[in-house]
Amino acid sequence: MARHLITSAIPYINGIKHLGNLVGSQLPADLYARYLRARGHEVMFLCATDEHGTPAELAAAKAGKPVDEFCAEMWGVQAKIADGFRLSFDHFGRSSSEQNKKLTQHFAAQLDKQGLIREVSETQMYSHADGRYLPDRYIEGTCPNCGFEDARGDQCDNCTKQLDPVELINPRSTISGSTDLEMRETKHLYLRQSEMKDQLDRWIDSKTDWPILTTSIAKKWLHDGDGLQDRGITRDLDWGVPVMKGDAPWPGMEGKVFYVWFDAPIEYIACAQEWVDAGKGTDWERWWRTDKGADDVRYTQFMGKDNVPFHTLSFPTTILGSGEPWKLVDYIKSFNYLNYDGGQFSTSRGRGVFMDQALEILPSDYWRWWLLSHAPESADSEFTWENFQVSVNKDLADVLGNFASRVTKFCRSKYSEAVPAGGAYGAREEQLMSDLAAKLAEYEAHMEAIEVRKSATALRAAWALGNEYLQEVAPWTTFKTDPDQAAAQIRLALNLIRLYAIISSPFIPDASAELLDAMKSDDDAWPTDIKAALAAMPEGHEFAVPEVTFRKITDAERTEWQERFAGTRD
RNA sequence: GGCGCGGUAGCUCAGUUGGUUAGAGCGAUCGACUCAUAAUCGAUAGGUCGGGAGUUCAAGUCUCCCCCACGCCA
Repeated sequence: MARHLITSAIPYINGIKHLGNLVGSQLPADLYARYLRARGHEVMFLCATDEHGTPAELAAAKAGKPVDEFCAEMWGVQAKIADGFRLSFDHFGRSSSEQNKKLTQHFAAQLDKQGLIREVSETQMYSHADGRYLPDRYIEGTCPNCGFEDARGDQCDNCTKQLDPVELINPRSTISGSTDLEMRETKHLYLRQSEMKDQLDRWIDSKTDWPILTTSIAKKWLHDGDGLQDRGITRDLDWGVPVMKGDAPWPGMEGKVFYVWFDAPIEYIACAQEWVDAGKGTDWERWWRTDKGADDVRYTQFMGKDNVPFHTLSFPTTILGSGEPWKLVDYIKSFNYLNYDGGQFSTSRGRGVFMDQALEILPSDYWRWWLLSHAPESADSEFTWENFQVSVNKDLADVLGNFASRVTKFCRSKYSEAVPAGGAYGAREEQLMSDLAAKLAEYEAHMEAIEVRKSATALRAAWALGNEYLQEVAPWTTFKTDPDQAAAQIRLALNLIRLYAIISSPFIPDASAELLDAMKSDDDAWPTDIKAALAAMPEGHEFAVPEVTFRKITDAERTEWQERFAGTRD
């Protein structure tokens, strides 16, 4: 048994995420965590909300609430939705936690000690009305190049020339519209990632088994143009981790906070501390400190492609550069984007299905199955209602759900609601078991390699084996001449339901639990020995006929949802 | 403009280090079955593997050019 640390990219606090966000990190991470637990491994699965930065401040202001209150509220909302999707985090933390604040300040001090922090003096625009500095996109004005009046601080959308905010003519705040602005000299800390370039390069080179998407993005940032650039890790904001050198003040940095991208990944570690402080565990260091027991931990991160640079370069710089024995990631599984019906999901325009809405219209298993079996692994993939309806109806209702239905109902009508006695297994049953063992081995191999789509394909094929067997031995026909033989066939089929429930649980945990419950079995051990697993429910074992495990999505529903989610969020 | 992931049957996708007649699921057509959520099982038909050139005894699979879509960047 191995020990696995798994983290999902932490969703930003600002609003409810859409299905594309879900399938890009949290959902596949949950699949992997559930699978590993089912196989008996020790798993620590962590996620949190990413709460700092300007967007949170603005959203709070819009909601008319103090930012900390707003974040606490939104954390509750996200936690509830995550629970609705059965995301099995061992802890769902917050990047604004006290633990993360301390740890972020600690890392900054360590990096400074290692000579990896430098101070840079810059000129920025300060807004008196807003009482704050205005980062690039929070300032607009007339383009000095083409005269376009709505040029943004970082770039003119009209002539595409890149700009410095201080160059804008008649600059104004996009927050308040105020023109009472002033250029101010301000100091910031930069993380000297460029110093780590060669080390990071060798590290990435050694990861030959990582997804191409992961390594190609990392390589691009390492080698593009002048190579890896140093990155500013402080901001002139109120909402964030105050810039401190450990417990000590950082001269010249008063009133500043760390940039959200510096403290967010550190929350992966702080989250484990929160897990302990919440009374869920006793020792977080054995997961994160290689000098304190984390040597045998395998650490896997899940994320969408937009997060790859931070996880392959910035965060490793923090970890490696600290000079301390922190656990470094072993495998990064990255995902492309999920598109919605011919375009992108759009949070601002309310285009596509958001997590809360998805749960309103269908149980989480429907979404989990479709999203995972269509995960954007090799390229961007697309959600369409037609595809969703057809896939879910066919795979879940017809192939799996109906199998449980036809077997249990046949048994109830011809025998009783208990595993029937009589007959014996022959060559066809041996064949089924060996086919199943082979398919299961294939499924396990894909799961261990985190090949999500291929895992789903193998699982579905395992379900189909049951229908193929039934169709061939036709117990409804056998029953007329040899009830004992039919009993043996049904006995095997009933046991298949239990087995399917167990191996399907990483994908569809609720339905799996329902089926296992209907089979009145509390033995959910992974079937390492097919023959033994298919004998777990002996003759006479009682069961219940399950309710319709998966109902079908109707054409009317499909049409209705298609219209409902096409444009503006209600 | 630069860069990146892709462009394989109607749809969603597999195709290992180049090697016999290019695969799967869905959909379509036909057939079988009737236990079951009009479910299941089988069979068949569908592709000059984006286009062109090249390397090779042999290319979807390598090289070059071009086209298309999506994304990232300054």
